[in-house]
Amino acid sequence: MGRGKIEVKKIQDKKNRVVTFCKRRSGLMKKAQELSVLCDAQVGLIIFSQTGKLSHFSSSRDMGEIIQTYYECVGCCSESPHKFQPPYKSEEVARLMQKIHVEEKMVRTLMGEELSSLSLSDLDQLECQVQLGMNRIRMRKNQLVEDLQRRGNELQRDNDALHKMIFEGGRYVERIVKNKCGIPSTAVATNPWQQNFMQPLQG
Amino acid sequence: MGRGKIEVKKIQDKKNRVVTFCKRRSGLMKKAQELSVLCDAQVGLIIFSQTGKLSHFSSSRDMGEIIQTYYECVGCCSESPHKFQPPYKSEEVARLMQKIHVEEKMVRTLMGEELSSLSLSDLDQLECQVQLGMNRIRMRKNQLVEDLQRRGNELQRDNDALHKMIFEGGRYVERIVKNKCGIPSTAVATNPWQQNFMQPLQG
DNA sequence: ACCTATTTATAAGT
DNA sequence: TACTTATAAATAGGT
Repeated sequence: MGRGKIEVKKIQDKKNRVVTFCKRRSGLMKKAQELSVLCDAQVGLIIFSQTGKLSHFSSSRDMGEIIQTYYECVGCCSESPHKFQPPYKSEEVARLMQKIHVEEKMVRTLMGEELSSLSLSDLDQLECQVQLGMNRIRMRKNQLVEDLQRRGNELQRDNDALHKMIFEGGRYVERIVKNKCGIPSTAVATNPWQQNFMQPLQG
Repeated sequence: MGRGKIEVKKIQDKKNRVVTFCKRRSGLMKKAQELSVLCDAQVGLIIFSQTGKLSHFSSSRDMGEIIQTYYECVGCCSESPHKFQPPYKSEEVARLMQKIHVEEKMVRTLMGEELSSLSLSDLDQLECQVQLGMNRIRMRKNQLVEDLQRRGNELQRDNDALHKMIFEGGRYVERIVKNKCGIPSTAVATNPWQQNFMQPLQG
């Protein structure tokens, strides 16, 4: 519904995603409220934005009531209606383990350790993906190397300046010692120790 | 949205109310799902019909996760007069989720999506690993391509043999027809149809 | 369940 | 962020 049709998949452009989230969230809330009023239904709606911001709607005075009823319905508490267990705990564990297997397989696939089930076009796609990752890694490396070089140059400049200062400071002391007559009147102005140092580098 | 506009208030006609409930419920579920996908949001939706029938949708595998997060956000005791405790994740679940996070991070690292915490030597090592994976992927691709070529060659040979057999079979029939004297005594021995075919290829 | 005129939601643009 | 508008989507009433 809009100027164009869109596919139902994650919106890549972040700004657009946020705008769409705001619009659709309010649309969803409105429809939830309408459903509860029109049809006298109990509706609970919880929404977390990608940044974790909570929005919620509940038709009854309090969401807890709906959640409580929900848990009563989905099971597990026929024995003790007032003491809820985490629902489907073993199923949840099974699901998590399943997800772990999927992720582990993904890692093995990316490392080229488990390719036997892939078709030629799967492999092409995988190669592209890995190549993309490789490019990113190399870009990051180059960036770090450049940073190191820049830092090295800065340190070198600093060092040179320090050496020069030490040298000139030595000559200044020599002059004082040689004159054996205390600090000459011009010394304060020409004291190289009073030159501004480059500040020490951070990090 | 419909043939006529309706007020947002309880629909009095029961049949109409039920029909509208069904339609709008499915619309609401669809939009909840779309929001979660399009905007990468966590959405939990609980609906009870007037007769108490439950329908629910959650973007994560488990509504409990969303409810838990909800309670973490709103504070469970302030809103729930019945001292409802949200389901606590067991240590095992927490451990599994931790492992999932580790695996997911590994995948992102291999894809070059999360490199900021890596040192130069980490990156070197990662690059080697990815290069190794890439080599394996390319070897596997080459292998598949070679297999395809070999199979193509075999099929071609087979085809040639079959063409030849069909041609010779035709000439054999021609001879029989031309002689108009039944099957010559030598025909049995020279019947090309009795030659051994190459067996059909597997797969 | 299906149909479709109409309302509503909203994508893209400002 | 709010407004506009063309268009897609939802759906009210009917079959």
